[in-house]
Amino acid sequence: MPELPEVETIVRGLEKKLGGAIISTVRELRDGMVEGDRERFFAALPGSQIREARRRGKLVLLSLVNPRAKTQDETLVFHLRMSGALLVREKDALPDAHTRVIFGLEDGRQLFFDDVRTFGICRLLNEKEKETWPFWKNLGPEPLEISQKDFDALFARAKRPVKSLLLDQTVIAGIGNIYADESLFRAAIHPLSPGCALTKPRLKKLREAVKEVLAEAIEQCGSSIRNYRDANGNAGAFQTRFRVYGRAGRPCARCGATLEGMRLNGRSTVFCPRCQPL
DNA sequence: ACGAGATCCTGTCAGC
DNA sequence: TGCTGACAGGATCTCG
Repeated sequence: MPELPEVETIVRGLEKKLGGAIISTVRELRDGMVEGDRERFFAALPGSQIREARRRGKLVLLSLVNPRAKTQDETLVFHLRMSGALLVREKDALPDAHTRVIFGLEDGRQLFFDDVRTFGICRLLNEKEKETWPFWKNLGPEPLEISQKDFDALFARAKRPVKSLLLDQTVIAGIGNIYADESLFRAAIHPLSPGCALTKPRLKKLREAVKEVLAEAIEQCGSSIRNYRDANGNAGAFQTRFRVYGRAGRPCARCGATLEGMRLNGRSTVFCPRCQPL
């Protein structure tokens, strides 16, 4: 499930491989993957050149220019959700059962948008839609860039559990279930602690833990559980560093107490009852 | 208004 | 062996 570090890894791969490439064809193999103005999507993409690959939260952004059309510049956006993958394939590569959208490139290569569970979406985004697409408009700040002061303000008046806040993309962008649990463990904060109950020193610890976990995971090219792969089809390595995620019932690496599992907002949540007291 | 729960989807795995 | 149900969970929708 691509979260910020996985998306960052994918984007770095795409930037290397796709910078300057021109899209010639688009084929949606399964309905519902293309969101927003579908008509514009299929009309505007052929002939568009990919200028750069970027990331915002968990979104993959490919900035496009179309020298032939007189339309404004667009951004091709992907949200990979649970099981999406973006794979650069050679000319004669064939789609498999989970390939949902195929972007043919002028040089013959293909960009496959694969997604087993089909929760992922892609869409075009122009300046106007940046004001009207709620997910984009309401997306919170980047955790690797936010100042401590702004970070503190996200939690100061919020009564909700700190983990709910970390997972809320309108509060802070890019953190998912894995890195929320791992960050809270490193900061020694109970997932149910209300945001407003966190003191300044604990918020400082939390921001540092979030940044540290994300940076380490990016260094390891993300975590591969189930089917995550980057643009080259490679797996990440951070899953070997998990201290709590997926480890309920096993001993805490720090203190030896049995890690506890619970459900929060329908998500599996693992924490150490001794290291992360409420 | 806020928050909890259901929903979308498919593959995997445990248990009978 | 083969079936069934639980589970994985990001974002959105519905309901209390």
